This record gives sequence, structure tokens and C-alpha cells, in this order.
Amino acid sequence: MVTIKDVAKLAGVSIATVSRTLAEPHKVSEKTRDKVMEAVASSGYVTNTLARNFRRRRSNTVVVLVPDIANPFFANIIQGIERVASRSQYRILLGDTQGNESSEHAYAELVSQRQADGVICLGRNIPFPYRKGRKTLDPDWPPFAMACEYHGEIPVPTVCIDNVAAAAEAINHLIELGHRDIAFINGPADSPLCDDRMLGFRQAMQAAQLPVNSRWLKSGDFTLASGYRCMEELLTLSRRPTALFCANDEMAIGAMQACRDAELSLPEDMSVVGFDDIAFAAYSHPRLTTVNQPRNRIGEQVMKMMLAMLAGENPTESRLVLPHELVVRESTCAV
Amino acid sequence: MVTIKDVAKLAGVSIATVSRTLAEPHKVSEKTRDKVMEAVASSGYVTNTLARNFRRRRSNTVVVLVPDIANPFFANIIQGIERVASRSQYRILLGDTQGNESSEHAYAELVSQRQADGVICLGRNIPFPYRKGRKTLDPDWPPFAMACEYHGEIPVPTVCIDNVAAAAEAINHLIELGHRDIAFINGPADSPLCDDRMLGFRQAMQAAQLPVNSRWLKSGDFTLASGYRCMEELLTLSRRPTALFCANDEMAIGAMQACRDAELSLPEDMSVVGFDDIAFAAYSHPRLTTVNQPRNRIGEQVMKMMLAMLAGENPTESRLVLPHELVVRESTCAV
DNA sequence: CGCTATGATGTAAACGATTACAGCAAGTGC
DNA sequence: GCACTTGCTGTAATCGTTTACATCATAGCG
Repeated sequence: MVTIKDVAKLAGVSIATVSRTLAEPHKVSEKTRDKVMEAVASSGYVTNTLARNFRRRRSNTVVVLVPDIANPFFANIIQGIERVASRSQYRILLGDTQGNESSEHAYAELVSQRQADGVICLGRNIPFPYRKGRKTLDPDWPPFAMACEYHGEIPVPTVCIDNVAAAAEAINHLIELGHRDIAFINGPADSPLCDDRMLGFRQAMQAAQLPVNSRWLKSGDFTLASGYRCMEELLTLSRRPTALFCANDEMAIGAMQACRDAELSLPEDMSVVGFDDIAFAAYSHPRLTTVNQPRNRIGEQVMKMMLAMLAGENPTESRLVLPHELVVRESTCAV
Repeated sequence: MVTIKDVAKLAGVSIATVSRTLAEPHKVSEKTRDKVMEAVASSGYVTNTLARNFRRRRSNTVVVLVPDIANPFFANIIQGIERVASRSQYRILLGDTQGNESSEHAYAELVSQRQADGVICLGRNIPFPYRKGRKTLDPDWPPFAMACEYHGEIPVPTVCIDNVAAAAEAINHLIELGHRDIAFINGPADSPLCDDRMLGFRQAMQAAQLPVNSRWLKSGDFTLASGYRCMEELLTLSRRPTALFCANDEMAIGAMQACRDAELSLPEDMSVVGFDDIAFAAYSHPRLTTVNQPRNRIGEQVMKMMLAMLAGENPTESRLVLPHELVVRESTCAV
């Protein structure tokens, strides 16, 4: 392996000069610079980043904790993060946690091992140990930010949309179409994001003076299969809703499948609204009405926050809210 | 930060002993071991992996080059890789290349920088510079393996399915249903994988003495949108096929959407077969007949190959072929 | 001319671990 | 009692960089 020493010898300068030429070229005379650059080129020298990171005591890597990498929703967020990160010479280390807390901790541990400089979390858990009831950021934590989800108690820097308003908008769309009997397949109950969507759902129903039928409230796990299952259950009820709101598109697509299997025609017998606007939403049958989230921008913004924190800045605002948009397609119609 | 030195002082031993206790406990007396472990626990010492990796001259990290992280097909492969990797204390660094060769090279470059020990590539390009026409592995390359795709000329250790046979099976299924006019939306032309599927298609057609209509051969880019577009083009033809084979499920789902928009009823007017068996395939309308690939196993096997190479073994077989399976659902019917 | 400021370069000490080698005590065999 | 082995521990070199500090030449200035 060719090291900085070899380059120094080849160029007839000291290793300090080589290092400076590469890192701060302006501090080196033009003549020397040329010599060094030539030596670098002819020797095929590549900086040993492992050695550099070790010496600099940072890794230029950020861990991104993803609840489920196979969920296309997260893929676009990750792409946004990646884009901003690579612009600043940062790497992304992806941790697919599958909602597993011990796996989250294991990845976060990489920061204490100096394998990563910060943690971005797309799930709802804080991957560091902390006392229940804590209400502030622990100063011992490394740079840490969340996206999509946020934490209920601790003011972690976060990028998300206004889930209350977004859910309410989806419901209002159904109400405007004349629906009164609206079911809701939400995600897991212990998530702030789902709580918000539930809140938006209730607020919109209440504002329209519509009752919420608790039998029409289901809880899935964001998978196609869980959407199918929840819909099946809804369809066994003697009194059926005429419309359905789902906390993500995959559950909505699963639910529509269940409707078709039950010989309902869509959207006439059941209006369905999803959430996220993943690529498949525009290719389902019928095309899914859903709430679009600016996934790429969410990723970009949270990484920008992270970069700022890594640069030593204190996050000015702890919550950045990006705009969402209801996309009306064909899965909803007047009652 | 607490280092090995602090632990040594606390336990009243040398740093070498601490290091040994942690890495090779059997080489240390029980009494010392207890002292050291206690010191580790009470000081909260965590190994600085950056320092260790630097000294050991490896990173315990493997780069995985993914053509498109948002493609759910790859997500499952990655999960398989991850599972095997973490079992052996290896990390995965995901590179979303978007088919961009310079980005592939940038990621592969991490190996020369000692940020990674090996490269697994899920796309069709070799991310290292090499002379066109080369027919052998370059001994200068780091441990390198491919999955799904393989290289046409260079015998890179690879895990994949038999794409020729799988495509032929899909076509035979259509032929058995009585179809004679079969279209094929393939992926990009310059890929061995797609060439194989094309070959399987042609072989099956020829075996059944059916002509291949070149107007019914389209080339997409594996996205929903490209499937839609290709189908639109097929539908403008005066003579239409009665069946369609697509090189992946997303294009198949896009194509089915185009059929519906053209008022064809599925599967009666158009039988469609996809490829990959992603989760959405079972939730499309109609449910998609497709070729299942053992995605998790592909990932697991290629990572096992990689681990073997990292351990210094020469790969015994350069090509591991895993079984595929035709999954017949509702998108195909007799003509 | 002498003094200081400036800029370019070199010297050498880190960074935190691993590990070859040496040293030492206790045990073993003759 | 001696030589040798065995098991445990410590000393110190080492990995490839970065960077504080020292050095030195040159220029600028009064």
C-alpha cells in the first residue's frame, strides 16, 4: 500500500507538506503543490480514510435508523438524506431496525465506538438509554435528529409534516363527498405520528358533527397484509362504512384488495384514501387518492439539520414542518 | 473519552492485558479477567472501533451497490445480506447508485481508502476500472461478488437464479394457456440478466414453434411508469398481443394500468406475467402471476460468499444458482 | 542595516488500539 | 539442582494520518 510517506519521498518533501497539499492547498507554494500532485498521481496514492478518521476522531458517517427498509416510503427519504450527505462528504450507514429496539441501540452504539458521528431516526424510538419522564435533550447524546416521527416528550430536532392537519384534510375530502360513515385503519397505537393522524381524524369528524364509530377504528402495521386483514374485519360488521381512511398507502392497497375479494366495486361501494403517495398509489386500481408527503425534502432537510449539529451549531428550531398535499385520484367518489 | 489506558490504570494492569482480556479472554488468568471486566464496567469503556480498525487495517464493512434502493425487490436482498453480515460482525454500507457509473466507482473507491473491505454489486457493472475484453478476475481487485446480475465476460463470484429457464417457464405457462401472440417488456438491453430473460423467451417461443414479433418487444427501465408507457405503445399497434411477459413486477403493474385505461379487461383481454414476486404482486388487480426469486436467500448466500473471500478463501464456484418458482395467480387466463 | 512580519516547510508528537517479543514465575522431568 | 516448558503479563513498536510548534528564508520597513 502506498502511504503519505511514499509520496513525500517521491516528491522530495516532508509528509506534513503532502498532508497540507491535500487538505489545505493554499498553504503550500505552487511549485511544491505541483511536485506533490505529480507524486500523488504517479504513485496512485489514496488517502487512508481509516487513518484520517482515527486521527481526526470522527468518521464522517451518520447512522440512519429505518423501521423497514423494504417500505418504499422510507426509500425516498433515504435518497434525500443521501444526496445532502454526499454533498458534504458524509456517508450514510443504514440500519434496518424492523422496529427492534435492541437493534436500534446496537446501531446507535456505533457512535460511542466512533464509527458514526450522529444518528438520524425515522422511527419513533429514541435509540439511547434515558429515564422515562425526561423532558429535555440529554447533553451526552450525540447529534441526533428525527424525521417523519417525532418524540412526544423530548424536543428532538425533527422534520415532519403536520399529520393532524393532513389527516383532517383527507377526512374532509371524504365528508365533502357526502360520506358520513368513515372507517380508519391506523398504524400502531403507540406512535405520536399515528396519534396525530387519529387526532386529525377525530377533529374533522367532530367539526362535521359526525359520530366516530369505534368498531370502524382498526390498527394495522403499515403492511399490505395488515390492510387486507383490517378491511376483512370491517366487512364482517353488520353495519359497514362507506369510506375508509388508511394511515399509509400500502394498507390502503391491501384494503382495496379485500374489498374486491368481497365483491364490492371500487370506489362506488367504498371510497378509500391512503397516506404517503408512494409510487404504487398512482398505479393501483382504482388509482389511490392519498396525502402526498415531500419525502425527498424531508430527507434533505433532516440531513441539513444534522450537518448543522455536526458543525457544532445548536438547532434553532426543534421542529420543521413541511407542506403536505391531498392528491385526489380515483379511489374516492361521492356517496 | 475513556480509553484502554484508563481501564488499564483502573485495573492495575497493562494496556496489553486489557486488550487481550477483551479480544482473547482465554489467554488471561481468571483473576485478571475479573479485575479488567470490572474496570471496563465501572468506567463505561467502549472500544474505539475506529482505532481498532485502523490498527487491524480493515473496517469490517462491506459496500453494497444497489441500482435503486426504492425498488422493493432489492430491499429484501439487502435484508438477507444484512442478516448474515451482522452475524459475523460486519456492517453494510449501502450505495444507491441509480445506475450511475461514477457513483459506483466512488463507492468502490471506499475500499482503497480502507473504509470497506469488499464490494457486493446488485447491478450489472463492475465498479472497478478494467480493460474491455478482460476475461479474468483482476488480482488487484478487493473481494468482490455480484448478485442477481452477473458479468458477461469476467467470472465474478455470483449468486443468481437461472433467468433463461425462469423466463422460459413464464412463457410456457402462457403458451399452455393457449397464447400464441406474446409480447415482452424487457429491461435495459445491455444487461446480461435481461439478455438471459430474452433468451429464455425466444427459446420457449421457438420450442413451441411460435414466431416472435419484433414489434411486441419493448424495453423499459423497471419502473411502473416505463411499464405503462411500453404497454401504451403496444396497444397502438393494429395487431395486438393477447399476452404479455414483463421483466419485473413493477413494469407488469404499470402495464396492467395501461390496459385498464384502454378499457381492456384483465386478464381476459390480456394475460400478464411479471417477474420477482414483490409484495405488491399479490395485491394488484388482478393478482399478478409472476416468477418468484428467493430474495432473502440470494442476499444471504452472496454475503456468505463475501465472508469466505474476506477470510481469504478462493471462491470455489463462481456461480451459485438458486431455485425460482412460477407463482400462478389471476393475471393470466386461457385465451 | 537590523528588526520584525510573513510564508513555506520540516520535525515530531499525538490519536487508541493491537501484537511481537521479552521477561518472569512456577511447574516438570531427569 | 538444573534445564526446559508453560502460562501469564508487561514493554514498546506500530498502523497512516494530522497538526502544534520550530525553523528558516525572504521581504518589508524605518
